[in-house]
Amino acid sequence: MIQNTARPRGRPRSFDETGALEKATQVFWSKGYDGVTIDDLVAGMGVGRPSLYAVFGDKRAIFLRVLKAYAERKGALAAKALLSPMGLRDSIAGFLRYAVESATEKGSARGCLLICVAPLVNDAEVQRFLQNAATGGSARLERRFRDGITAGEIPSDFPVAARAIQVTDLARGLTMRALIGTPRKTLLKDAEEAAELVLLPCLKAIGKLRL
Amino acid sequence: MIQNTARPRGRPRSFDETGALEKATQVFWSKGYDGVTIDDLVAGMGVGRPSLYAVFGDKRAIFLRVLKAYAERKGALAAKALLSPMGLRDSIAGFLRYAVESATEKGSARGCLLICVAPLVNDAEVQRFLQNAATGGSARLERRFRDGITAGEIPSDFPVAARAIQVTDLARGLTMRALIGTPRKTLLKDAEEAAELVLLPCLKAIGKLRL
DNA sequence: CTAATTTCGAACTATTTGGTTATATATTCG
DNA sequence: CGAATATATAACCAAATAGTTCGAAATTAG
Repeated sequence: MIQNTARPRGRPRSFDETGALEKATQVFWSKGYDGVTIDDLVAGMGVGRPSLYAVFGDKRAIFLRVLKAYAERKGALAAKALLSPMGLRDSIAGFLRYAVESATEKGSARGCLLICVAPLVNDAEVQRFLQNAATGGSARLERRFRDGITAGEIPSDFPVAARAIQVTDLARGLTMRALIGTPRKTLLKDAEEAAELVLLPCLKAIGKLRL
Repeated sequence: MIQNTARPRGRPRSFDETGALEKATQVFWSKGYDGVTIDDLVAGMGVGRPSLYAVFGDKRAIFLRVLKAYAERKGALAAKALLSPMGLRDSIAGFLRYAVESATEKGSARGCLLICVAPLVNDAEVQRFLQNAATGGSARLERRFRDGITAGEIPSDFPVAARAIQVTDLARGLTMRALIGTPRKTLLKDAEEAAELVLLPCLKAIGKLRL
C-alpha cells in the first residue's frame, strides 16, 4: 500500500492544498482578517477563484483552517523552544526568545497571527479557539515550572500558575511591540530580562534562599 | 470675551465635532480599522456623508484624529491611575488595574484602540505615533519607579528601565486577553499578581534586604 | 479512442463601497 | 425682507468586491 490514495479521476490540481494554505497564512498575517479580499487570497495562494471556493470555501472558512494549522505549527515550535533546554531558565528564555524571533522574522509579516490578528476577528468560533489556545499555552508553561520545582531549580512554593500566565502576557507584549516596529535586538534583550523577572523567587521564599 | 468664536455664517451643524469623533472612536475600536466602512462611520457618528468628508476628510484622516484624541484621553487617565496613589505598589497595581478595567468596560468595546487595533493599521504615521506613545508610556513608568527609589520603597539599584518596559508588556498582555474574552475578574487578579511580580527585588539586591 | 470526471481560466452579475453632485434648508448680514 | 453662506438630505456614479457560470483543458476508466 504505497499509494493509499489512488490518483483521483479528473484533471489534477495545479496547486498543493497545504502549500496554498500556508500562503494564505502569510496573506492574513500581513493584512489582517478584514484587510484581506478574496482577490488577495486568489493572488497570494495561486489558486483560481472558482477552485478556491470549491476547495476551501469562503474567507471565513479559509481563515479558520489557516488559524488551526498555524496554531498547531507554531504551538509545536514554541513547545520545542520551551522543552528543549534542560535548565528552567534556558527554557523560559528560549520560549520568549522564540516569540520574539518568530515575530521579527525577515521575509514574514511581523507579529503573530494568533496573538496580533486573530483576536480582532469578530467571530465566536475564533474566540473560543483562541481562548483554548491561550489556556493550553499557559498550562504548558505551568507544567514546565512544576518540572523546575521537582528539579530543585525553584522553591516548592513557587507561584507556578501566576508565573505561567505572566510569561504568556510578557510574550504577548513583546509580540505586539514587534508589530509596531520595535527592533528585534531590543526585543531580544527585553525577552532575556523578562525571563529573569519571572524566575525571581517570591518574597516569602527569600528567607529560605541559600545564597 | 465670553463668545470668542462668533457664530459662523451659514446653517449651523447638527452634530458636535468632538462628540462625533468620540463616536467614531467606538466604531474603530469595535470593528478595527479595516473592518470599518464609511457607512459605518456615517451611521455611528451621526454625520451625513458629505459633511463627514467636508469636515473630517476620509477614513484615514478620521482615524488619525480619533487615535490622537484617544491617546491623549487614555494617556491622561492612565497617568492619573499611576500617579494618584502614594505608594509605589499601589501605583503600579493601579496602573495595571486601570488597563484591565478600561479594557473590560461594559458598554464599550473590549481591549484598547492603542494596544489592540492601531498596531494593525498599515500606515507609517500610525506606526510612528504608536512608537512614541509606547516609549512615552514606559518613560512615565520608569520615572515612577525612580520616585520609588528616592522614597526608599525599592533599592537604588532597582532595574527601573527594564521593569518599566515589563509593566507595559504585561499591560499589553492583559489587554489582549481582554479582547479574546478573558473575564474581568480573572484579569484583575492577574493584574494584582503582575504588580507584585514587577516589584520583586532582583537577586543581587536580596542580600541587602532587611526582612 | 471515447466517455466520464474534475479542474482551470475567463467572463459575468449583483452588491457594496468610496466619493461626489444637486437640491433643499437653516442661519447671518445688510 | 432678500442676498449670501454653510450645512443637510438624497441621489448618483464609478470602482471594488463576493460569489457564480460556462466552456476549455487535463486526466482516468473502459
